Amino acid sequence: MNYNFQEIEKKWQAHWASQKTFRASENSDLPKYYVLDMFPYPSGAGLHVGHPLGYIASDIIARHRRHLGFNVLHPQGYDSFGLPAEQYAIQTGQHPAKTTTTNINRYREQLDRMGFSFDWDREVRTSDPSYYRWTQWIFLKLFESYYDLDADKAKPIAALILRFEKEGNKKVKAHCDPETPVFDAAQWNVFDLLEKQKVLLHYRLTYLSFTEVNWCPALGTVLANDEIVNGVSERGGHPVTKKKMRQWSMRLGAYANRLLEDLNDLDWSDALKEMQKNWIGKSVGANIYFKIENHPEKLEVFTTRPDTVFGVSYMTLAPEHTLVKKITSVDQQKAVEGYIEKVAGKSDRERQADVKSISGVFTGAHALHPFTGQRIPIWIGEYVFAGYGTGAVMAVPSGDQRDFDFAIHFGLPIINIFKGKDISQGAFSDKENFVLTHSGFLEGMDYKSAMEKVIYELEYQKCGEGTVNFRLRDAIFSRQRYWGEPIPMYFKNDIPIPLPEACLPLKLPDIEKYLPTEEGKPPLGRAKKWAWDEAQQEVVPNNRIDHQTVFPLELNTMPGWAGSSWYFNRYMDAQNKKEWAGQEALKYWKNVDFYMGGSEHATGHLLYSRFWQKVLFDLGHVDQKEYAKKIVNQGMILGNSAFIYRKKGTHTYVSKGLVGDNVVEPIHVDVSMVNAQDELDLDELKQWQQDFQHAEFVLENKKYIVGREVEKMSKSKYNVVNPDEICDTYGADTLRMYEMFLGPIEQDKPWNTAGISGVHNFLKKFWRLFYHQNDWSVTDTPPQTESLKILHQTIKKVSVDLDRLSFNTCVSTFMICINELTALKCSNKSILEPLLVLLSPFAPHFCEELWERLGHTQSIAFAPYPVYDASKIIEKTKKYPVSFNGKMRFTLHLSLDLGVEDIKEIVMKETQTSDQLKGAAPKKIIIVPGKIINIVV
RNA sequence: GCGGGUGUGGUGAAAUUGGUAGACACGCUAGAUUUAGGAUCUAGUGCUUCACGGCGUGGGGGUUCGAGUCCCUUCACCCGCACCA
Repeated sequence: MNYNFQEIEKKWQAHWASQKTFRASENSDLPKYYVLDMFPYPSGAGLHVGHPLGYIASDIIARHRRHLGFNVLHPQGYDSFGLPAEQYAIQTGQHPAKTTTTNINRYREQLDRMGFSFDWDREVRTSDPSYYRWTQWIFLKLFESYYDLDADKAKPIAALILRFEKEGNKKVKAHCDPETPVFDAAQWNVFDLLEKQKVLLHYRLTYLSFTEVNWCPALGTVLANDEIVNGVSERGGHPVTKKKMRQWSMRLGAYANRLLEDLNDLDWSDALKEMQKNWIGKSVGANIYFKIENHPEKLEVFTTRPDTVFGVSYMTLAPEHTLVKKITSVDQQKAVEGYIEKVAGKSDRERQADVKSISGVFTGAHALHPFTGQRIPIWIGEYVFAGYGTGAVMAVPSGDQRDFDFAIHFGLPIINIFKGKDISQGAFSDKENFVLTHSGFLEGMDYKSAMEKVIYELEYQKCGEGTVNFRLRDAIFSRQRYWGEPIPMYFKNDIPIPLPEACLPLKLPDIEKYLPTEEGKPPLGRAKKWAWDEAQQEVVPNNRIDHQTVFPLELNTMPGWAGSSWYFNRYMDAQNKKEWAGQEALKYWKNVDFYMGGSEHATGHLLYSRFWQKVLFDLGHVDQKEYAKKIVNQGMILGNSAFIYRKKGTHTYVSKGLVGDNVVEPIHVDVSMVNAQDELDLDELKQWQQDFQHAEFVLENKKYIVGREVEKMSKSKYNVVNPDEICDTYGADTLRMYEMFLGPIEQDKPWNTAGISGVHNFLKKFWRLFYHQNDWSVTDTPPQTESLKILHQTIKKVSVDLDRLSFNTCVSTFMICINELTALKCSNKSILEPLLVLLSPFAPHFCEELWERLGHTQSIAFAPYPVYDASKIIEKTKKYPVSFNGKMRFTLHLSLDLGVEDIKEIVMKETQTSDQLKGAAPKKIIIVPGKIINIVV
C-alpha cells in the first residue's frame, strides 16, 4: 500500500464537510479557545502559496488546542466589499456582487483543498445584507453616542441632551469639535429641532463636517491616512491632493489615549505595538498663548519644549492657519498671498519630496512674549502643519534644528539659552546635560525642573497650560464609491437623520454605471430605486424617484475597514437574525485568543477595530475592551521572479551568464517554465507568448539560464505559484508541512519549490512504518525503551516548540523522530498512535487516514494529546566539560547520582592518564554542579 | 533623523538558562539496488591542509575557564514613521 495522498485527502475533506466535524458550539464544558485569521479579500487572481501561510499556522494552533481539550472556535469568511471589484465593474459593467461571488467560490475551492478545520457554518461576507445590516446598526450606535471626558467613556447622546436641557453645555466635558458653540439651558430649550441636531453633531462619535480630506481624483474618492503610501494611493498608486469636503468622520481621537494605554495589556509583538504607538503619536508639552500686537485674538502654539520659551525669536504659522489672513500687514499681503498660492498648488507628494528646501514668508505682524513682552515676528512656513497641534509653532532656533535652519536661512535672531553650549553649527536639542540661561525665572534650571516651573507659571499667569497632543486624527468615514455599505442616513434641511433601525438593512441599490454622476455626486446618486427592506418600504425616504423626493438619502458609502472592524464578534453568533450577536455567545467566546494576520494592517484594521470594540464596550454591547489578546504576524512569502535579457533595441535574448557588457532589458517570464537549475524551457516560452516565436536566443552550454530576483508575488510579475498545483503533485499535507518548514513563521521568505521533496519523503517514510513492503506492519508488542525515548522526546520538543510558535523546528523534530524509528524498525502501535495525534495538526488527512486504519471510529481531531512521560527519556549520564587552568578541556560523561567527592575521584583518575597533566597531580579541582569541572594545575 | 528587526555552509535554516556551532532539509559527490513514472538505501559534504593541525556565526574590541548567545563599538540590509513643533 502506497501513500496515496490524492485519494486520502479527497476522502477526508468530504468526510469533514459532510460530518461538520469542526462545527463549534457554545454548549460545552470545555474551556474555549478562539483562533482567528484575518479574513481575505476575495480577489480575482485566486490564492497563491503565500496566502495560506498564516491559515496553516493558525489551523495548526486550532487543531492542537482541540487535542489539548479546548472547545475551539475557528471561523473563516470574506472581506468582500472593496475597490478592485468596483474597478472591474467600471471596466466591464459586471455587477460587483457577481464578480465577488465568483471569486469567493474560487477561494472556497482552494481553501477546501488544504484541509483547514474551519467552521463554515459561521462564514461571514461583509457585502451580504444580512451582515452589513449590523455594520449599519453599529454606525447608528456611534451616531447616537458621544464621548464623556469625566467618565472617560462613550455614552448615549440622550444623556447629553438631558444635561443640555438642565444646564446647557458650559460644564459638559466631552470630546467635541473645537467650533462647538457655548449655550445655557434656556438657549438650548428654545433651539429648534434642526438647530439642536446641528449642535449635537459636534458631539456625536460619528459626525458630519467639512474637513480637509485626501482626495484621489483617479479613484474618485477620499482616502484615509493609512490608505496613502508615500503620497500616493495604496491601491493603484494614484496621486492624492487635499480637498475640503463635507464628510462623515469617526471620533477616533477621543479614544487616542485608551488605544495607547491598553496596548500594555496585549500580547502583541513589540513591532506591532510600536507601530500603533507611533501612529497615535502622543506628545506631552504645553499650549502657550501669545498676544498679537494690534490684534484682539491670541496666537496659540503647542510645544513639547515649553522650557525653552525664553529662546523664542520668531513664530511660524502653517500657511492654512486661520489667523494668517487676519494679521498679515498691508505691505506683506502680496508676498503672503503669493506664498500661500504656491504651497496650495503642491501635491502631498511634492511637499514630501522636498523636505530639505526651506521656504517661508514674513506676515508683517508681531506677537508679544508672554513673559518678557518682547516683540516676536510672525512668519508662515511650509514646515508647519495645519493638522498637528494648533498649526502654529514658537520657534526656538537654539533648541530645534528646523527652527535653526529657518532662522539661518532668513537671517532671524538666535538666542542661545543653553549655558556653555556651542550652537554655531546647529541646535542643541537634547533634553539632558544642560542648564538654561538668558531664561528669566528659569535661569540655571535643567530640563525637568524648568518644565515643571514653566507650566506652573503659564497656568498661574493664564497664558498657557500643560497639555497632551496626539498625532492620531479622526477617521474619515465617507467614500464616494458604490461597492460598500450604504450609510443609513437621510437629510432634512441638510441635517442628517438616522434611518429607523427597523429599516435596516438599507440595501445597495442597483445602478447602471459605477461612476460618479454628471453633477459630481457619488455613484449612488444614479440609483433610481433603493432596495430597502421590502416590508419597510414606506418608511424609507427615497432620494430620486421623480421630483417629489422629500428627503435625500446619504449617497456616500462606508470605507473598507467598516465591515472588518467587528467581524470577529459576528463569528461568535454568525447566523443570528435578531441581533448583531447574542449576548450569550458573546459572553461565552469573549475575545480572540489567537489572531493571525499580516502586519500591514497595524495602523488600519487593527486600530479601527480596537476603536469600535471600545465603543461597543462603553455602550455595554460587549464585555471585552480588547478583542484580540494575542496577535501573530506571519511573514510574507515572496516570489522568485525569473528574467530573460533582451539586448536593447533587438529581438535577441542572451542567457544570464552572457550578459556581460551588453545593454539589456530584463523581462519577466513565467516561473513555471523554469526548472530548479534556472534553465528556461524555450519551447514553452514560445508557446506562452507569440512574440518569442521569432526571437533569437543566445545560449550558454546549450541552455538558456534565467536571472532571478525575489519580489512580491503577483500575477503581473509571472512569479505566482498556485497552491493547487502543489496539492496535485505532493498533496495538501506536504504543502502544509513544507510551508511551515520554510522558516520562522514571522519572517518574510521567498518561495522555492525545490526543497519540498524532503517533506514529502518524510510522509512517505512515516507511511512505511505502517506498511512494510505493502503489508500492514503495526504490532501490539511492548515497545523498546529506545523507541519510547524517541516518542517522549518528540512529544516534549513538539509541545515546547508549538508554544513558541516555532513550527519549522516542529517539522524537523518529526523528521528526526521518524528517521530514528525507521532505523529501529519500530512498528509498535503504542509508539505510532500517539505520534499520529502529535502530527495531525500538521498533516491532518494523513493522520486521519492512518488513525482510521488503526481501528478508530472517531476523528483523530479530538483525540487527547499524548501524555509526556519524563521518566522515559531521562539520561543516566551527564556531560561535564573539564578545563585545565581554564584552557584545555575534554568532556566526561558521568553518572547522574554521583556526589561531588565521587566526581573528584573520577576526575583525579582520568587526569592522571591524560596528556594534559603529564602525570602531575592537580592542585585544585573546582566543581560547579551541573556546569563545569575546572582543574587548577 | 526616530523606532523595530535581521546578519550563521552552495541554499532554507537549527542551537531553553553562555557549554562539542551548522541539527533537520534541499543541493552536491560516490556507491548499492531497482530500473520506469518523479523510487529506495548506504556513505560523505563549513573553509583550509597530503596530513598533524589551523580558521570559522557581518567587522573590531571586552567580560568569562568557555560567547552565535552577554556588554561596548562599527558596518550592511529589511520594515514602519517622518519638516509632528
